Amino acid sequence: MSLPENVSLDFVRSIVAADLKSGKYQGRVHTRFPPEPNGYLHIGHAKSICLNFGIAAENEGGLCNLRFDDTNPCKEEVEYVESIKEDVRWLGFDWGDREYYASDYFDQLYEWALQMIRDGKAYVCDLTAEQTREYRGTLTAPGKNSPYRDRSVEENLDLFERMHSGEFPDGSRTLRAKIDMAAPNMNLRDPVMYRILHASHHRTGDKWCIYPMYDFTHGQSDSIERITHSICTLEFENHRPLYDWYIDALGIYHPQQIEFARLNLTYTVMSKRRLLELVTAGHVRGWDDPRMPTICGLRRRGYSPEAIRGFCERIGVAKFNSTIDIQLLEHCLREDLNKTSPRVMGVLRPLKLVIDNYPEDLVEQMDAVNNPEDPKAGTRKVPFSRELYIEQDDFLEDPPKKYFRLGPGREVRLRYGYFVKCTDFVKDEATGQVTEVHCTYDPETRGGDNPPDGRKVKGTIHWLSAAHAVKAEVRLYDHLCTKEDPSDVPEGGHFTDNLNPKSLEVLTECLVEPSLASAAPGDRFQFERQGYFCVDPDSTADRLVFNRTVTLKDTWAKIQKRE
RNA sequence: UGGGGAAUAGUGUAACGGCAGCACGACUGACUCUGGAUCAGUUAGUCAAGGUUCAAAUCCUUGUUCCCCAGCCA
Repeated sequence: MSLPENVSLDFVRSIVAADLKSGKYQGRVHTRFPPEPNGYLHIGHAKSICLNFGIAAENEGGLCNLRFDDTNPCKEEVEYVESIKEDVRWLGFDWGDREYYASDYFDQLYEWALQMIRDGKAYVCDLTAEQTREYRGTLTAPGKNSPYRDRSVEENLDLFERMHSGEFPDGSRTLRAKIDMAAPNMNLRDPVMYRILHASHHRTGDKWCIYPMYDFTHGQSDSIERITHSICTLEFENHRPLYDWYIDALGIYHPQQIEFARLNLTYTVMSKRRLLELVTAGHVRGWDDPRMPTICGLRRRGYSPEAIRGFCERIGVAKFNSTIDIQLLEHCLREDLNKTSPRVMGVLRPLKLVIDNYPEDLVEQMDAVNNPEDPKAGTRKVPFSRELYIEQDDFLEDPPKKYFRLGPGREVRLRYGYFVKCTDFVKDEATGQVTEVHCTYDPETRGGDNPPDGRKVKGTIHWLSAAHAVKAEVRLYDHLCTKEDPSDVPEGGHFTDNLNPKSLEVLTECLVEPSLASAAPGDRFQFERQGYFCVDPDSTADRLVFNRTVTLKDTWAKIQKRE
């Protein structure tokens, strides 16, 4: 894969291209995607994955590692490691045999800590967490030196070794870098390098009771892996001087860190903290709830990897802290699904339609096109008979002028069926609900063709043969939140106040074509005129469950909204 | 009030001293056996004020607004 010459590159790719040209890394391009295994991946991570793996793939010989930044045993679990691997793979990326863990480097990191102590660049500090905070100063006031800052190398070596051997309780001591307590960059005010944590690690077990901080791990991990471009999000910009300091202090290979803005989307939340809260508080049914912006949620919802990748390409990469309109994501989704999804008919809210002049026991097999965007997809047969179901929305007792569907005396085309003209309808006087529509058909319009008399109809509606349709449950989803920015709450409010109570609607009396009886979880379809649907893993042998991935663009709904 | 970043149509994103372009959205219209898709068109922008220059989104000065940093989280 390579990039065309004259297209404009985002600022990260421009830097990579410039480095390639200047020979800064001898023509190497080596990136990495470095998740912490403490949660599920979401679409924001997809942006980073596409960037890192994308840049590697676009450059001859380019590589991208998958590295788990697992320096905090209290929060990390194998379950997350597995889900992350599955999601990255599903998105279409391959890290070959380069699956690394920061925990693989714990021995090396320990050696480096020792080296820094010997060089007088690190010391063991006995301050409590609270004292450490007090000594750090504030954004505007410098901090004070720790009283333990000037311990001898021997004492530091001894204490650190004893921290390592488990002699001290959690939180009693830390190893700190000796930098500058008056530094305007808070990260440089003698940052903690190691803390005592008597906790089992998901990979190293009980081997360690001291764990390196992320800041003392990340830059060196990149260095060990000979990463050329260490791409991360904006909040780590302030940490770059510290990574540089460690790498210079250690005199090791120096990757180049480049920061870009993380992804924000309207009508949803993206932080791990909030997503976790949605799951634990039961606002959604799990990490893979189709309303979640997690990769597994989007997958279950029916998103394709292609759609997500296309989206990530379009949003670009920059340093401006932006929020992307979720409609762009939906556009990319429809763009892909339109090309790839087989068409099928499904009736969400059934209304019986009886064709009074159609033979009682006749069943015709009508030809239907599987995908007008893809001639190779072929055709299928759909059974047609006297009693059908149509969509409740497709009949109006007293239709307005611009309504093209069925109403008393009106004629429409039944897709791939016949022209039918409404002659009568039955209404439940108690509820006011129309329960049955009667019509006659024109035998000269078989297959839905225009009749020889040149008569035309404005509307075409979908239908299902009552005797042949298969029952299904359909779950309709809407935006997770009611506000573009869910954190926009009055004083004392919480983002959950903006959760959309109608984000899920379950319809249990839906009907689909008999051809769908054998559909398997994950299969995607377009229900004509309605949207894209995907078979949910909750489906069983006798009960199909569909998720509505996204609706089709709906001009009529727009007209109605305007009134 | 310290330090680090960032500001271009409604939303994103290009233009790297030389015609402010593209995408999404919105709005028209054409076409259509999906009110889908497709096609054509319209809409709308350089944070502000000065300065340099034949020429400034771009360079300089001053200001404004927004984001990040005071975890023994990442």
